[in-house]
Amino acid sequence: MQGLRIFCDVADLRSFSRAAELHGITQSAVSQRIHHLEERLGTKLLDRSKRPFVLTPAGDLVSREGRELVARYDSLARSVARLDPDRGGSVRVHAIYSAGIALLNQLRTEFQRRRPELEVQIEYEPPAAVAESVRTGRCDFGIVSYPEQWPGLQSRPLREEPMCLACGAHHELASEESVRAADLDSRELIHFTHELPAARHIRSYLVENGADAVFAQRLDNIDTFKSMLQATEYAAILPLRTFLAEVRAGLLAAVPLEPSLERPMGIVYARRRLRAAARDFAAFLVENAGPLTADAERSVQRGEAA
Amino acid sequence: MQGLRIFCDVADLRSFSRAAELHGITQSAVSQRIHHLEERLGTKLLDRSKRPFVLTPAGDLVSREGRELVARYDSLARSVARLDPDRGGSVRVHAIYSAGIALLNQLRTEFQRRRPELEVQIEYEPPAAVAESVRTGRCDFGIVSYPEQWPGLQSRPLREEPMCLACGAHHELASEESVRAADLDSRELIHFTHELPAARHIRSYLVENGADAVFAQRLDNIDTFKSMLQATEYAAILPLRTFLAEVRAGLLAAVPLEPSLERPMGIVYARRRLRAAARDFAAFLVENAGPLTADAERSVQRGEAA
DNA sequence: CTCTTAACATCAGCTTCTCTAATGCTCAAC
DNA sequence: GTTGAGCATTAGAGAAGCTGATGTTAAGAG
Repeated sequence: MQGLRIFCDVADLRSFSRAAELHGITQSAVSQRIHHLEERLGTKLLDRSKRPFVLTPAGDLVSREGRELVARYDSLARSVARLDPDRGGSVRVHAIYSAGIALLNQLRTEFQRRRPELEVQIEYEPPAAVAESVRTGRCDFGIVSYPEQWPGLQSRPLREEPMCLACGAHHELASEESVRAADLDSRELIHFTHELPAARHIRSYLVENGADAVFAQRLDNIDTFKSMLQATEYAAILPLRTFLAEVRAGLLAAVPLEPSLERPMGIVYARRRLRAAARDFAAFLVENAGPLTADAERSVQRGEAA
Repeated sequence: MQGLRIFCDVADLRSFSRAAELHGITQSAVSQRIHHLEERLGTKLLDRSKRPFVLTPAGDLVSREGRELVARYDSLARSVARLDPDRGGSVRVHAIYSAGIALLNQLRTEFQRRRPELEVQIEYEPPAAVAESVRTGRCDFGIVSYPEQWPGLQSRPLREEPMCLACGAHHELASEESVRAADLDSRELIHFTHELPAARHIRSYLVENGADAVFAQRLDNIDTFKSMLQATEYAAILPLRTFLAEVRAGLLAAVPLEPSLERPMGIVYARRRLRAAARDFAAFLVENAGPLTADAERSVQRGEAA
């Protein structure tokens, strides 16, 4: 079945390597699987004497029928998962708002490509609510920043999310190569509300680097941050990924901080054992979330991102 | 996919062990596969707290939908095999007539259970024609008796087919416990036509054991043998399995020979390499045809057969 | 209630399959 | 002819699956 799935993707993408990447395996593995499928069916499915390869009649048939088979299998599996949502075929994750843009949107899609039979539900909440949901079992695990701070919960690091100064495109710092923390002294910033962990950490960062910034506003929603930054001369310290789209669209500017500041993202879960699907999704996240170091992130900013 | 197939059979048969037997694997393997499927789907498919187990709602869904999925997969595979019958997804076997009843009918069914995606075609011919078909490549391999006798062909033994004296139910030997070869001296027998290998071997057996039997008729078709045995007082030496049904129906009698006589059955194939499907079917036959020794065969005769 | 039995679960060891990493091969474009 | 992108091939490591032996349990007999 997995062989069929991979073959269909190869046929769609007209490429072994791209299908391999899609499934998170090597080109070699894909080549071998196709070969194996051909062996089992007793017929060549691809004509490799052309570049790029073309489907043989058999390959065409298998690709068309196979796609439907795979779809039905996945739909069956998801039906089963929905039949009994408390068991293990579905994953419920609660995450802080900013994890959606920064992490989960793409990773979820990628994971569903590989395990389409699983039902993945993601819900966004403020950090404290995420922790509470994890504690009470309303979800399998949570995704938060500064994961180690929640007493009574286990945690695993996911990656370091780089923080940048965010400001309107015409802000006076907008075109700087970078900005030193000390330069933010007495500058008006928008800040996170007190109850958000990020507030405390950014605050410490500024204080340690000798800046006594003025917090003109306290907000708890990143989208509100972004609107306000566009409309005012305030700046803010935000995870780069959460406003990368606005930077590309020319609405906001991102200025690297000196010294650099990262926000650790992580998974938090209760002591009880994770169910199979949840364990797999968590493992996938840990595997594929990073390791975006500051260096790698710079290339993201320049638009070389995946 | 194979996991789904096995689960459906388990659900059908309401038994792990019987499903295991059907697939030629152990009960342990089936148990593990079901467990694995449940793990992947995240839900128990069977409620084992009842004996015999009952399907959970999820199990019921999977069993119904799964059966259809598996059927469609197999049908796809066979379509592919038919698209390109010269490649490797189908097997063509030519066999002597008597192999059908004695061997192939049940083994073919059993093999198709395990490899439903393969197209298996069996054709019956006289021995010389089988050898010729193998030589010219009209089939993948042949099934004959006395396999080593065909020059230019490779052979592998399948099993020893026990021969018995066959006679009408009211024949004067019909109720004997056994009959010594010497007792057949000057008795009227129906015999195989000269060109059939069996003719020569039975002839040698009789001569070596001091019997100079009279061959009242020479026939080349076992069904004609059987009709004639029912209608006359002739006897014949035939493979037990070929007339076991008539014995059970009380139409014919089977009398063990003393000393016992076996007819070796085997596979013959040309020197060229077998295609994948053909290789698999041949291996399956070799694996599952025997080893019916004379002892085991006696229990067949008593009706303890599988 | 205890014993027995049939049937599934579990475990350890082994085999087979599948993946990766490194390298080779080949079509097609220049 | 040369080059390069993309698939094939190989060996070796790791995972998955199978077997055979043994453990466990529901159902029924006594």
